[in-house]
Amino acid sequence: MATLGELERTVMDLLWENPEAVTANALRDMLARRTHGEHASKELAVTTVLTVLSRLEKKGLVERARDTRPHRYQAVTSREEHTADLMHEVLGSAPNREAVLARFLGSVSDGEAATLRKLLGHS
Amino acid sequence: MATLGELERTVMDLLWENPEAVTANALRDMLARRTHGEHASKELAVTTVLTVLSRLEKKGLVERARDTRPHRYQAVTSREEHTADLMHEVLGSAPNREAVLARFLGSVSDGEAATLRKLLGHS
DNA sequence: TCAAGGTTCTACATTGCGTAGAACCTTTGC
DNA sequence: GCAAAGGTTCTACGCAATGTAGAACCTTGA
Repeated sequence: MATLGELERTVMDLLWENPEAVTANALRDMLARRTHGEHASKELAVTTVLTVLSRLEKKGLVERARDTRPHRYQAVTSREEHTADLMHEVLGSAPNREAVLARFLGSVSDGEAATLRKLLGHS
Repeated sequence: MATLGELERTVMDLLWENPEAVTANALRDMLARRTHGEHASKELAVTTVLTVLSRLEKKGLVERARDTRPHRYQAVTSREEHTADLMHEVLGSAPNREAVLARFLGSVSDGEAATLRKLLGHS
């Protein structure tokens, strides 16, 4: 339930980069540019985009405005929130969470460790 | 590459609970007990277990001793290490890691936050 | 050397994802 | 009011991963 396919991920990336809700057609265009660096190419069928969007909607990652005529789509949560949720999902399935967190911290960069300290506040 | 199937995950759980290397047959028995609460039932074919073990080996999660006759299998990394690796994998695919970490910390229990502070040391 | 037990090969069903045609519904320009 | 243009849903196919296991092949002990 957590894993997205390649296209699904790309679509999510585009939605995350675009705060406003977009249409399937707009997404199709963005995808064409994104995937094949500028020069128009390999446009996917709109139905393909729509299928993917429906699946993402079913997964709870995308929200669709059904009231406007060309439906408009947007990500339900921010990319950061989603990623953090995924991390919690991974962590949640572990018996000894603290041991996992310890190892996790072990391979975090110094700069990030500093940030974490700041975020956690002083004891 | 990160996602495991249901059976694969169960097998990994058993291997993680058992420090010593075990045979496919032993695993088959453990699976029977685990999956259907005690009373012997639904034993999987040994070949099924072997297939799963081979796949897990290919994924680098399981190590197999080929020198002993009934081959013996064991997890390559601890469950904690594996989980931490997964968390890093999830985090790695994000542009603004610090923002993700911030949100992640936001939903960590107080006790765990305290542990994290300790692990990070005081600024 | 041969039977018992272990391993590898091959295979099939199911499910998720990429992909899109065909059919169906809406809107809009006349 | 109606037909064409455009949008949405249904259905479907191919491919890869996973659960499952039979058939064939290899090893070893009696």
